Amino acid sequence: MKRYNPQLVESKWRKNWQTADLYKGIDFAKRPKYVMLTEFPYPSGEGMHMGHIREYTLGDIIARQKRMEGFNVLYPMGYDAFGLPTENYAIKNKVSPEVATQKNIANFQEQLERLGFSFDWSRRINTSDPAYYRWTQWLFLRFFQAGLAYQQEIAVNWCPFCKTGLANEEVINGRHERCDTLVEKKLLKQWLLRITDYAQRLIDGLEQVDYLPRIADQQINWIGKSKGAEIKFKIVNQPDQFIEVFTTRPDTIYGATYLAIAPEHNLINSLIGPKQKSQVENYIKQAQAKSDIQRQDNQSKTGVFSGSYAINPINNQQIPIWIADYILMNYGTGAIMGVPAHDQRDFDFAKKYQIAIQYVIEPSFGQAQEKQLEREAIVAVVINRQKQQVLMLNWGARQHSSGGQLFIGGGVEPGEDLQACARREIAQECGYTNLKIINQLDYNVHNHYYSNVVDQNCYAKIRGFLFELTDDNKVDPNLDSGEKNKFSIEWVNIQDVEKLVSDPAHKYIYQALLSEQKAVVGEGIMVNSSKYDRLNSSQARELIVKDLTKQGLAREKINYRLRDWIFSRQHYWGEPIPIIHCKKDGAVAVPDQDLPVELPKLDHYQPTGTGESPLSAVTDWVNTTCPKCGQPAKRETDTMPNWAGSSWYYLRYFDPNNNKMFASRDKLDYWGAVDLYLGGMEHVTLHLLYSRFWHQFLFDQGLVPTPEPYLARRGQGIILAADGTKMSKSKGNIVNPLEIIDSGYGADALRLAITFLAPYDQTTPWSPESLGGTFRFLQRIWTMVGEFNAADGGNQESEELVRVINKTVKRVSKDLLNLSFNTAIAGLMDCVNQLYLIKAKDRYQSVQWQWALETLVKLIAPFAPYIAEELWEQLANQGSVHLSSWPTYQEKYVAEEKTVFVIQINGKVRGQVRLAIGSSQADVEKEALKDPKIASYWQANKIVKKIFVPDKLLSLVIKSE
RNA sequence: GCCGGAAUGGCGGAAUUGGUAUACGCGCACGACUCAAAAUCGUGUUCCUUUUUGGAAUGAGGGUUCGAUUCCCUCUUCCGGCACCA
Repeated sequence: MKRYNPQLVESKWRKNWQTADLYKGIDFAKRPKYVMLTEFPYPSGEGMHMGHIREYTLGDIIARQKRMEGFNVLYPMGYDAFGLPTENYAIKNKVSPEVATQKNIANFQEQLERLGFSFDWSRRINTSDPAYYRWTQWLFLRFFQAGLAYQQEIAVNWCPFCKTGLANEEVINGRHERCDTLVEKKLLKQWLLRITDYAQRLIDGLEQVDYLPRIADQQINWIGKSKGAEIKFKIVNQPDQFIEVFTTRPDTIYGATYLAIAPEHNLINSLIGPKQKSQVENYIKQAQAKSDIQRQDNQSKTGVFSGSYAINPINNQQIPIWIADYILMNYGTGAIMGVPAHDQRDFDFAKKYQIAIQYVIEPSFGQAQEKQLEREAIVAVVINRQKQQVLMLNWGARQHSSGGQLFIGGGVEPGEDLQACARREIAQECGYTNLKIINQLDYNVHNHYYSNVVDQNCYAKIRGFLFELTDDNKVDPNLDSGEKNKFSIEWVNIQDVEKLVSDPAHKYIYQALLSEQKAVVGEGIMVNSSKYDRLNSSQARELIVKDLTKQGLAREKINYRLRDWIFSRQHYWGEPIPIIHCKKDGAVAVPDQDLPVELPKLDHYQPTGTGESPLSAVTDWVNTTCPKCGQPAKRETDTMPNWAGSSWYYLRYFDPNNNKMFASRDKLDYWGAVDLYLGGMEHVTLHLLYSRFWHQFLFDQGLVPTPEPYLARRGQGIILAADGTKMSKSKGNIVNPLEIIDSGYGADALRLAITFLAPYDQTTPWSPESLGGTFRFLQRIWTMVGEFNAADGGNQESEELVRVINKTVKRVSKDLLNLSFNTAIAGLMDCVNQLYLIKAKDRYQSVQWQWALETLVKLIAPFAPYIAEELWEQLANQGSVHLSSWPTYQEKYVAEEKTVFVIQINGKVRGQVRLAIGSSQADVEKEALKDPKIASYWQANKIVKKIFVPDKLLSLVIKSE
């Protein structure tokens, strides 16, 4: 018997699979379809990394198993070849991007083939191929003709390193996600796609598909829907002018003490007062020079008074209009009503510029009762700075809303000053008199509770005070009879206070007093709001919008954080945008029959950095004639972003060589939507969102048959380096998959190791040692099949063998259905371990061995395709194991006859008995009593309760005295 | 700050609707084979105590239950995403 040598096995079958057409002779028409999609790679010079291998291995396992189950599986692969890294590489190495791409693709191709992925290479696509991008351009023109592609001069995110504009999604923490360069703002005329028109659809569509919840959540989050209202504020002395603000909290409108607008706001010039002119113009200049990151430095909000006033429509109050760069022009209306009392940002701004703070909502706790004692009250927190302790009253065990640990509290006497009241209560309850006021709240906290002292339901409007104890001097406490002996005074360490305080209102007051005074941002009770007083803020919110809408001063509005997709790039290596600019006819679509607009061959494709693409220098390409009027005209010189070709690539796989349409309707109808899409989490708000948008639009145009492109989407986790950090070139901890294969482990062991490591969707460190484990596992199977061939075989019957195999078939099938790949492999390992035990006993003399080993080989085929094919041949089978059918199991061989009943005493396992499935409680009890230990519990104690779970356990509750 | 996810042996990780926690693999220890090593095969391996027995343990604390890794509440830490979004 030869040793398992992956090199020999894998090269042999790689050759055979290339020459043999594996799928010839299959009647696909009779099979149900299954589209297994993994993200196609960007063919960088680096070649494949572990993440690619994980993704494509998982897809391959599913594709192969589904094929064996009788599906017509489409498992395609291609190259997403346009993009900046190739262009940068080409410039650096003085080759054309086209040549660089060809070279990189050849490298990738070889690597993919080494790993034994069952891609249908006849459908290979390349997004930079004119035969492909012809259709990317064609699809773009559909957007253009539907009015969803438009040009606008906007301040775009500009990457000074890549010298191109970027989409919002490509900016991470103010940096370009590809090169990590700080992004600047630049005013450019850009093409945009109206993805915002699909914001709601993109949210709603998620309900029809099966995405990993965190993928759907991330998309919803990114789209960022918020409900609110737009409210008009008139401008003083300009009767026809008004500023519209967007707010999600119209209920706080009585607290609006100023209005703020973005420096880019279009009404700004009409607002500047003569005195403020130079100051305001200076500020605007400064603000525009700032990058986004500088503006987001919220340590210091800045602004300037415009010189004008607005009128609050709810109460006709005049409020100042400020210009502030914390207001973003591209969200809402670029203007807000400033409510410092109830918005932390406005609060910070108002503090800095001494703008009035008006509380109109007060926090409220507990439920109002029918008969409740209503009163004004104080809560006093007394702190001992030296000892870091806080004074608390312990009212005994907390029951319902009474008792527990509280601060000092008490009712306000008629006409009494609030702070005086707090001092009086402290003296009365604890005796302390030497106190320094440190902080006090400017609003009430409403509390509904039950009072021990007066023995009834109370509703208190509480004002909070924070005192510092200056010395320990005390007077005698002076308690009334209701309070005497009901509480004890305790000094509590400051770090324990929040844990101990039992009443939510007291806790709120404590936190508000100790933190820097903050805005009240939650819901609460309306105050200082005229007729809306005493209402719930959420109710008032709706009423106020309704009332203002009636007067034509407001309307309900839903805003999305999502911005339109900036679709222009100022680079060479991308799809030319197929538009011709004509002086007379404006932007005109290149006629469909003239597509593709091919990229001209260039000698220099360096980005210009001027905001124009290098194509603009190719005058004989740029100069053309208008398709409408025939007059001289110029071509659009911007190219499409990297994400264009991948927005529809899955559709091209259905019909890759069609030169009449992007895909024929027949093929689209047959394949429909992708059944399972596996990809990286990093593309959830980029590629995944973009392609869903394209697909939804194509569906609306009647060009595709399904409303959503992907029926299910999962994301695989990242493989970290063995030290738990991200693999990166700079750290030098990258694991090269090809080196692993060549070091003697082979592709099969690598595929198994990466799959067995952890659940597929979990980020997990790579462990080189696990490779030894999976290699040994394959070797054990190899040995077993080899020895079996050497043996003569026999005619014993082994039910054990039949059972082990049947159970494994069931387990592996079920795990694969749940994408639980790692446990499926554990099941296969378990199976091999058990076969070794059986083998040791019967020395291959059982008649079922041939069948058992064949079945095992089928089960490992999706995971380790090379060795499976080799062993399939060694077991004297015709054809490919990958065309054999997935094994099935019989329930009668999976079901056990006997099972273990666990005997529990008071919830603890004290014994177990092995009895037939379906045994009665009486049988189990009888058997259990044979165990002297159990019997001793039985006799010596009184049995309170017996719980019997069929086929599982008998649990006894006994009284132990 | 907001939205997700996670926490189990020395390590990666298992555990149906709540029902024997630690499957499978790695590592480690011991043994067999060998002149020896590698490879392979076998045995053991949560911790504490112990002769058996027994006790404790799934990030921390509480709750529901005969019984909780699993359900509920509070908290801690880590990871991912978003973030001046009004």
